[in-house]
Amino acid sequence: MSQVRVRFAPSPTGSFHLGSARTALFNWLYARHTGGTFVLRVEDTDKERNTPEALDVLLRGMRWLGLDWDEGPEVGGDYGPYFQSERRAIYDEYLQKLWAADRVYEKDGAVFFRLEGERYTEYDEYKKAEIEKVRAKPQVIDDAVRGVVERAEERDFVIVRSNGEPVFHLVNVVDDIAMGITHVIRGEDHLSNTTKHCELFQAFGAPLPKFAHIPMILSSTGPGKMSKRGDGVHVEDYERRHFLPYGLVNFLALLGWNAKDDQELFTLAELIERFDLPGIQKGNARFDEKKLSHVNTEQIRRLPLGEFAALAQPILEAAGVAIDDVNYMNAVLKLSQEKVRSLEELPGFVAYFFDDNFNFDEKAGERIFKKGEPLDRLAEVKEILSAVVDWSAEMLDRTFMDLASAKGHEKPFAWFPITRFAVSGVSGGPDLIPMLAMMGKERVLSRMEAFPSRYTV
RNA sequence: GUCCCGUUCGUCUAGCCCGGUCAGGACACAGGGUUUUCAUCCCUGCAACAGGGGUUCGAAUCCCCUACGGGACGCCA
Repeated sequence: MSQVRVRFAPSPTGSFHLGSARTALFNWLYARHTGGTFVLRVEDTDKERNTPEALDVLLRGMRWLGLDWDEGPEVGGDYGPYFQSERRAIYDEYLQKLWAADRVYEKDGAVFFRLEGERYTEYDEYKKAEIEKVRAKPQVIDDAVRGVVERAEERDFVIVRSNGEPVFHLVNVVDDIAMGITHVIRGEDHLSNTTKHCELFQAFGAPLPKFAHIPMILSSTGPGKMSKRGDGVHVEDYERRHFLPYGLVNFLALLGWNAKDDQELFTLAELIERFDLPGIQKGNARFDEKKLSHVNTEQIRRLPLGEFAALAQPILEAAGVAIDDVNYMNAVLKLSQEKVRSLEELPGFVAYFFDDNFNFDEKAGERIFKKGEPLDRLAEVKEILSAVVDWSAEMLDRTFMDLASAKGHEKPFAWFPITRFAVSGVSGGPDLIPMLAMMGKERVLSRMEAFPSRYTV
């Protein structure tokens, strides 16, 4: 079997929509799965909308997601150029073939593709006009997702505008032929266009690629496709919110595809290994950010500590967390990785580790001071902790146990809330004993020392 | 309006091709447990075959109709 060649052919608009990203991902995964080639072709024929900035958003988004292309902008390839705006000569050349075969004609300055079949006129309810139609032979599309789809195109269509610019249908097909594309994986919104494309492939005497029309992603709120505006629908939004690129990738893969068993979390290698066209869903999917967050959290937990730290450090620094000891930071991150739900909330989750002037959570304080004599308890803890020489988790654990039994308690839990609050200002976080061990004796004791003056009920 | 595609828990989905399972999993939600913890983790629960006709001993699975959803019908891509 010949090598698979797939392409992602976006039109840069200034943002990278999640729906486009998923189309890119499915193409990329299929290429990687089959050992084929992933082509990035920029459909920038609409001069109004396409700017260098828009292209940059797109390329940056692709790289951020890890969707590297084998041919395309900045990497080149044997089938270039990869910008449609630079392929004009090729379109003209193909257009000549259609003229020679008498499959096109000019009308109102535009070039129309001529369908073959009996012609008739009919009043069209949609166009609100009497128009010419053609009884063309239905095109039979053997779609990898939908099976056999039959549809006839019933009107000649424009392939070159009166201003001389070739239209999407033409350039798309010409490029797919010229670039040797074997599989066209794209959104279902193109299924109806496919009959036009088949007509063109045939007029050029080119074999049809294998089509795979993937379901749409619907808005989680309103009706219709996922909105083109607003936050939460663009790749850039998730990059800004410090989502893990692979968390988004894993989630996107699940939107319209599944592995046919119960596995949902994959390593990249597993995803590439298991992805295939038959696993693609027919029905449209609705975007659910809660599930995205869940997948993102799970992927964060699976990160090797080194990678987690490499991602976390710049985020912490950008949030104003002063890191002067990398070993200490790594220790903090090690304790936090399994507890935190996103990189976005990480700075808030760990800030107190790095700043002795941390804030106190009002509600947590109120709860703690509602019962007992927390200040007395804190004094007791401070006293026994200052005597600890071997500042290890094991020793601290034993020290707290000793305190508890000396006071007639079975467990030292009664001393925990105020201890945590005094050294962190909050009521939750990593497990207390390992956390104290990691913070070090000096920091813990000085924070407990400062507590009564820093916090007043 | 015409044509095309689709329809299983609130959401993502398995099962459908090759009829027979308490219709399975995940997210969310609810309750319980663990925990110093409005974190994590564990357990339990909730909850679906769009409707109607067939075919069949038996249908989520096959056929037909209806409804609903999505898409296309641009000299946008």
